[in-house]
Amino acid sequence: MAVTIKDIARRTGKSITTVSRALADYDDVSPATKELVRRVADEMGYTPNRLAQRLQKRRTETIGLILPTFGPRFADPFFSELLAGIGNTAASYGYDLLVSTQAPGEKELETYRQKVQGGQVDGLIVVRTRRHDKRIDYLRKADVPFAVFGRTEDALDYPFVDEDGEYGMQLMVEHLVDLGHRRIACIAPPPHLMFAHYRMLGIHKAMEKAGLALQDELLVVGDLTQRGGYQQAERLLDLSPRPSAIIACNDLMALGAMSAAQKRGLVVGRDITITGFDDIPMAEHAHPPLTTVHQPIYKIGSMVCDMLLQILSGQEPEERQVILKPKLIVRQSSGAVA
Amino acid sequence: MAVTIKDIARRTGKSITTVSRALADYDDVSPATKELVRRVADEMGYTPNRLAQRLQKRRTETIGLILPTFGPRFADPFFSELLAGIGNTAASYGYDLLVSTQAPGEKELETYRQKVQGGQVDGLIVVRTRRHDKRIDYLRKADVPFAVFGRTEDALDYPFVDEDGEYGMQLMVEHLVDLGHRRIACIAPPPHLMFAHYRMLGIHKAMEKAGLALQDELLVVGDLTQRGGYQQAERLLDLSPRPSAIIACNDLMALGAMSAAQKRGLVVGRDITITGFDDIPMAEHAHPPLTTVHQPIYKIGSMVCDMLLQILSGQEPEERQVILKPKLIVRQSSGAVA
DNA sequence: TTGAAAGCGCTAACAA
DNA sequence: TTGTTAGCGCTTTCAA
Repeated sequence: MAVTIKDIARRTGKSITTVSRALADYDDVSPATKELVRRVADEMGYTPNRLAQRLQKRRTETIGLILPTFGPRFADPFFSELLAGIGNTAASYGYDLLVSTQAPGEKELETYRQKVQGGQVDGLIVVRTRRHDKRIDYLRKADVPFAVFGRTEDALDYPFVDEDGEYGMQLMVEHLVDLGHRRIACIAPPPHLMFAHYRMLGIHKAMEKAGLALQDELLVVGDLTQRGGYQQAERLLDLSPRPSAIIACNDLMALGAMSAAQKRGLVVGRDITITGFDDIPMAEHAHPPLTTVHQPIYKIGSMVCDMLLQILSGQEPEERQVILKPKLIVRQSSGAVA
Repeated sequence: MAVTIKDIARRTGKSITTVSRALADYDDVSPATKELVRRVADEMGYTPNRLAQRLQKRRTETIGLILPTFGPRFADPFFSELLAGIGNTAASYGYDLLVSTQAPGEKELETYRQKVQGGQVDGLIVVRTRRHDKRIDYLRKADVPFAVFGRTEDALDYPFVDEDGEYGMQLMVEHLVDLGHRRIACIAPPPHLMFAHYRMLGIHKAMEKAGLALQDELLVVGDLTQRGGYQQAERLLDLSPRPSAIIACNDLMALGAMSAAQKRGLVVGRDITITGFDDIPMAEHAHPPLTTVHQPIYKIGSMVCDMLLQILSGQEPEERQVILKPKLIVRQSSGAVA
């Protein structure tokens, strides 16, 4: 079927070794031979069998990414952009990207183990860290190269890129307080996620600093989807007095919350303030445009991938633990309290 | 490093052949031996080296997906859901998914060739077909198993799943005509995409049937993003008289168009009707909720993957060319003409 | 029921 | 500068 190095050897009358080395551009092959081998290889439409190369070199030149999907409607623009960042970077270094989808839970670690022990990947990228993350425990123990988007509670010494969610939320709360908001509600992410911890910490700290407290009744937890934001916002909007501002901990939930408010005839940005986090493209084009905290998600994907690639090439990454300072993006979904 | 079949052989005192066969559950291995081998394998934490298995079996058990990304802000919820459908299905059959990102153009075919000839994948899934699609020409000529989401103009005999965009748009136009709309505008997709062809065909046919015509000034082309929808909608809204309805050919552009209208103080669904296509989760939670045509994208991903898997297993797929009938989803972004 | 041996396509140490 | 040989980890004839 496929043309192999053997076919080229036969055709050129050289040994397979010579062919292999000619193709790899070794110094100890005569220019004439190189020339010949290359021409014939070209003519025959030769492409090296990567599997064989990899088996021999014991390097897969593949990095693994296991996407934590929940349910079938996994339509998170956040992840597709992250994927683009990772994928493009990997490709630019000649690496392949092996993507698995796997809901968090029992079988999750098994999937990681399989990819690693099965020699399918040289390293892994971990995303959406949990407060205490077994995936990271496993990868450390198994001594597998990996890089992470996000931190964990134990502050272990592994390479990661993260965004300073605490700082981002502080900016956000300060912004709202400046606008005169006092009765501030929050739609939090599932608390086992590490980014939830930082974002909530930022909110609590900043509110305290402003002499406020996040009241229990004003704190609800959403599932990060638009639907979740919608549902939780309804609960908050039922309260009386109503909160004057709702901080949703990601844009998707904020967008859902905006719908809930608008359905009740409220004008977002005037009657109620709603804010997000992430700055997905949709945020800019929402109506009204969403006040949020920018997270350079494509760049983060690219950086994490770069980091892993550096580790795989045996170098120490220039920066091993990066925490990006986010920017507050003020748009029209936040306004002065009525 | 990793435990190999050889280690198990040494430990059990059996030959590597026997170990291999015991693990593969061959009939001609004694129960006692099987038992022993399995226990030891377990104890030693053995995981088969997939690369070696694959090289030997000359099957990669991997399917390739090459995502046509444009620019860095590739945040299309459509693709992440498709990916989930493909990924979950592949995983359920023990197949891996190799994802590459590659902008359409020169290097695109090279990427396909590499994956195929390099023996990295057993088959490929092609998405977002063009009217005349070189990727499909190549895969046919190279005799590589593949399955496609979308059709092409040449109506070649390859396996695909597609949605009847023509029919979907007919439903949409009828709906608008019923609501009294006559001055209907359209934000079309880039015309080289095949789904653009079908959707536009549906629009033209249905309008003709209603005794209308899509006027040149009411037809603009967008880039499928929200920003693109926004920009093109601005052009349409500048016209006078303004169109009473705008059909955006995908939801993302419709969402952008809604923002543009709302920015001008128009109430969508009352002052102007805006519709989409795809029914991404966001459509339901937009404000107002978006009238659109439902496309079961997760299911399509799953079906295409299934189809490819059946081909790879040597079966003829039950259905080789599937065209799904879409449903019109009427929500509040469409209303009677003022 | 088991094992020896060949080979998947490739690379690399070594010898010529 | 080139070729011989071994081997990556596995599966699978074939013979015992």
